[in-house]
Amino acid sequence: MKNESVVDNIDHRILSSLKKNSRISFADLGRIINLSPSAVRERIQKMEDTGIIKHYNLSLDYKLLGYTIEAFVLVKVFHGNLKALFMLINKLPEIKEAHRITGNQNVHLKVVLKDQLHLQDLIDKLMQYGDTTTFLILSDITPQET
Amino acid sequence: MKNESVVDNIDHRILSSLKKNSRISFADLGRIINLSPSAVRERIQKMEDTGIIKHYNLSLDYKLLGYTIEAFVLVKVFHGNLKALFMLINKLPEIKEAHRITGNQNVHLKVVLKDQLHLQDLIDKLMQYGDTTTFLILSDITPQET
DNA sequence: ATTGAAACCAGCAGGTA
DNA sequence: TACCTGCTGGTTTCAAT
Repeated sequence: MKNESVVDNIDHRILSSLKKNSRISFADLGRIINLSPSAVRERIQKMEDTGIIKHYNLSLDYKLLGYTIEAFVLVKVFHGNLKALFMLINKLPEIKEAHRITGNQNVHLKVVLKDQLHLQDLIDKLMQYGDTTTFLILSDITPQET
Repeated sequence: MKNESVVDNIDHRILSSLKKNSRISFADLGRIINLSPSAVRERIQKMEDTGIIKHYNLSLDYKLLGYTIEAFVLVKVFHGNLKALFMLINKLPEIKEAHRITGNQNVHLKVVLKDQLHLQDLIDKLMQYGDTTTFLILSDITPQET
């Protein structure tokens, strides 16, 4: 019997496996959690339909792809410039993540860049819409099991 | 002929498709980029082996899973407390991402929390190792095609 | 990079409790 | 509703080219 929560223990175990490797087959997943492939498939389908699972994505080593700089950029947007900044954000492929946040700054960006000149170009563009604060990323210390 | 870069145009198209849906089959990928499934598989295998592809992961809607707060937390670590903080970070499942950064603060965290009390507990723990600054996430405005 | 063959899996229908 | 089995066509994998 399933409890009344949106996801039960079995769903959590499915999500945990998919976090480790989102390309795992339904059959392998079923072997791990002791369920038939069909049952696994149905549970995953449901989580996709309800929106719990948003996306199956990929993490890349940007250093190996020739991008030497990764950074967080905070923007304290000038009054009335938020919409224009959103439009800029949508045009810049170097911006990998963007969030509206509370606090003295309004927008938080994660960016991936070829070199310092590329960073300078980006900051020049962002400066038109607000004051920027840049933190270069030195290393990723994210725990493995999240 | 392949150029001298670590990845050529075909690899880029493969990565682009995998970013959209990392569960796509080699066969479907082959149909998209006009290559046999085996060739696709070998290219992906190579990118996994070289480390360009780090991980196949999953993005979840944490709101639907009962986590009402997402936030960035910056920590200005007290002198000599960095290692101890790293150990704490590894023990806290609410920390989804962690990076060392340049600037006045030394560590950047992305966290997912049940409620305000949960946030308070986390800040209390982090405070032992440094001064914290918290930005609540209001909304995700990440562009679709990154 | 491709082909071909064996093993394997996804997807679906039909069935159980 | 949640799960299962069994079937069919498609997919993965590997060796040979």
